[in-house]
Amino acid sequence: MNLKQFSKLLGLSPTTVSRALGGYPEVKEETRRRVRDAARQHGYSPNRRAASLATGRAMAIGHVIPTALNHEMVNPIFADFIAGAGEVYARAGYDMLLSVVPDGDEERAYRQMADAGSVDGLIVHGPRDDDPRIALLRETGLPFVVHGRAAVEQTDYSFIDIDNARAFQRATDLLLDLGHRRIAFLNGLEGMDFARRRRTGFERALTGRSLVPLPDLMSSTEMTEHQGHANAARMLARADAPTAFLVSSLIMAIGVRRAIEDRGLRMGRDVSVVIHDDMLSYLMNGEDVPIFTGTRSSVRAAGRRCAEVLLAQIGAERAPPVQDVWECDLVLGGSTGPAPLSERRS
Amino acid sequence: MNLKQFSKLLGLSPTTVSRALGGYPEVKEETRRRVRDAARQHGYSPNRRAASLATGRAMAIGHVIPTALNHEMVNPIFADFIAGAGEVYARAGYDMLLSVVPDGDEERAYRQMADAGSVDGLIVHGPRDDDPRIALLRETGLPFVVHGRAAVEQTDYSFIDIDNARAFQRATDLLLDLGHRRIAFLNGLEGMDFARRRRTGFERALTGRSLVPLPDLMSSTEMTEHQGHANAARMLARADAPTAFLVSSLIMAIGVRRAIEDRGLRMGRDVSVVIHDDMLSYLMNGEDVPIFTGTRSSVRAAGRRCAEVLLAQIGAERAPPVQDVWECDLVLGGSTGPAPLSERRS
DNA sequence: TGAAATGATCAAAGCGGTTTGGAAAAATGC
DNA sequence: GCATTTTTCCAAACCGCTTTGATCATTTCA
Repeated sequence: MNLKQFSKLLGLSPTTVSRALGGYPEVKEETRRRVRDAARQHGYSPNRRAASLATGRAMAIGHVIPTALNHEMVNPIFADFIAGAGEVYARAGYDMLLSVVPDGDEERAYRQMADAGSVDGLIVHGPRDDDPRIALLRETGLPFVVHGRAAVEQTDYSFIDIDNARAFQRATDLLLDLGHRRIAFLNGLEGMDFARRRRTGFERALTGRSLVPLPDLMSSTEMTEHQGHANAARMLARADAPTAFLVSSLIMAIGVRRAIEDRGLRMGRDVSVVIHDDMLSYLMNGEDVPIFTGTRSSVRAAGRRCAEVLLAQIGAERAPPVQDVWECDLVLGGSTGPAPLSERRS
Repeated sequence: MNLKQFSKLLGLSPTTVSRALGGYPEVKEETRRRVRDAARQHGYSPNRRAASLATGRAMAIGHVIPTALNHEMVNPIFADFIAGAGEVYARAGYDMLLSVVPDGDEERAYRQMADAGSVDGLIVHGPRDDDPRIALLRETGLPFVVHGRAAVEQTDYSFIDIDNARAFQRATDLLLDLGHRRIAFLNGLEGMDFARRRRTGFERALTGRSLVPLPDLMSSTEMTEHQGHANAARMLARADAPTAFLVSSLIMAIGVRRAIEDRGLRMGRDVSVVIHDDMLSYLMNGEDVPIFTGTRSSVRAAGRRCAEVLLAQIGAERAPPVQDVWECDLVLGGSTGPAPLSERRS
């Protein structure tokens, strides 16, 4: 059923019907009601593509999901991020266009979405240090919002990020306050901007107390359960095993916990663990008392906010960029305790 | 840059340019090359919406992601499923349209995508018993493929599913063979078709050995770590605690393991656990020897297959429905062992 | 009562492509 | 060399909607 047929059915012109449904004031209320009812009854809905073509607005937002560097991994935070953003799009009548691409092809995917005019704006996921996508998008003129941020030229684009450096500095300080000195740090892949900032925070806390970061107790990998287990196991097997772990994700920390228990140790008593928690819906960090002590920030809320900012940006061209840097809560759970007494002197 | 401008630039007609890029044989190879090069150089790409409108094909597939029943949960398997499907779409030049909707509004979302003509086909996620969406989609005439299946009238639609009943029967048989008699079953939400089938398999194995399922040792919840922990903890606290758990998801089993270890017991020795593993990329079940014994089937592969079947269905109208039921591997890991001797008699 | 203002509806021109039915140019056959 | 076929290109008609500018009907005001 198209507009022409539908309007003939009603004995009205296409113009009037279109305006009635569009909510324009030029049409009598009674007529509008009649049109609305008929539309519902006959299942008429304006063809999206035709409407887009006519208005020049795609009414869609693009997300490019990279499948991570080597392995074919999809970052598990996407599900929640997208759920958050999706809520906002749905309310505003926007579609969400997803493009899943191998990790190198992202630029091509962005450019193609832009050139083909299939979206009105884009969300950039997982920015790297000095990410080339930002320059590219700026060039296309399409509004975009970055989840996270890139290191360079933060002046002229919108982003929503957490204060990774500060969060990890505070987390490290907590462990130091508890007397831990040999603190291992299991981070995400270097090259990702967030991982670099987190390392900065970790190192800043250590040097703040005249300690030096030990390369042997730092790793930088994909944040899987497996990597958490493998790296923690390796470190715990050392003569100078760490007494605490700072871990970049909850999933990774589950592997760390497994490694701890494999050695017959108990998390929170023998070995402390502090994490960053993205508050994923299917991996709640305990109910009352959190399982893991950690910094936390809802990635779903970030998705919502990114979407809101982007839609605002699309609505009001030439709006100044929005740059949110969210503070994380640091919440105490059951995974931390004082360093064993024998360690305190060091 | 639009077609008219671009073709003027080349001194050709829009027709010829469109055909050159579309790969039609009516245009000289040399001309085609010239057009292609110029397109790349000037960043010309046919407007997607206009092309769709003209051809009548949206070149997009719709996915409706429900945020689960009560809590605002997004099923974590979506990330991997979508990654699989996305690969196939990308290769075929299709877009993926995502709609995230609260759990009741799914029907409306499907109908709207269909009426507005924004997609050429749909994937149905998480079918329930007797799912109304299937009748609805059949009515719209839009091709669709179900991931999983609904209980009724399986004759005339395409689906990709695993043999849940058989997988869970085999898993239960394994535990029975190991001497376990008090086997707890932590399932997904009843109402979901897969959960019903899994329960059927579980019960069939028990009754096959003249045992009766104990309602106190069965739960049916969202498959989160938290639910796994809470239910396992409750059951383990009973006088007649189970010696084994059959668990519907790896994430849930992580909670079960935590509950086991909270009681000072050891998984695989004191308590056995068998899971179903969707082989999510960020939650690999160990590397060499799996952590958890379990049935398994790649949800990413299912995503790929669903997409392939759907595209084929779109290409060849009136093709017979494809109905794949995949057998799961049952892989031994470290989470299972013989029932404690004291239990064997029962 | 007639002119002006207001309200309700409509015809037609896009939006940016694809595709049909030719026409012009080049190649082929006799 | 001319008729015929093949190749290469093009003009114009759509696809289904929105929106501008105009028309017709009704109301208001002097």
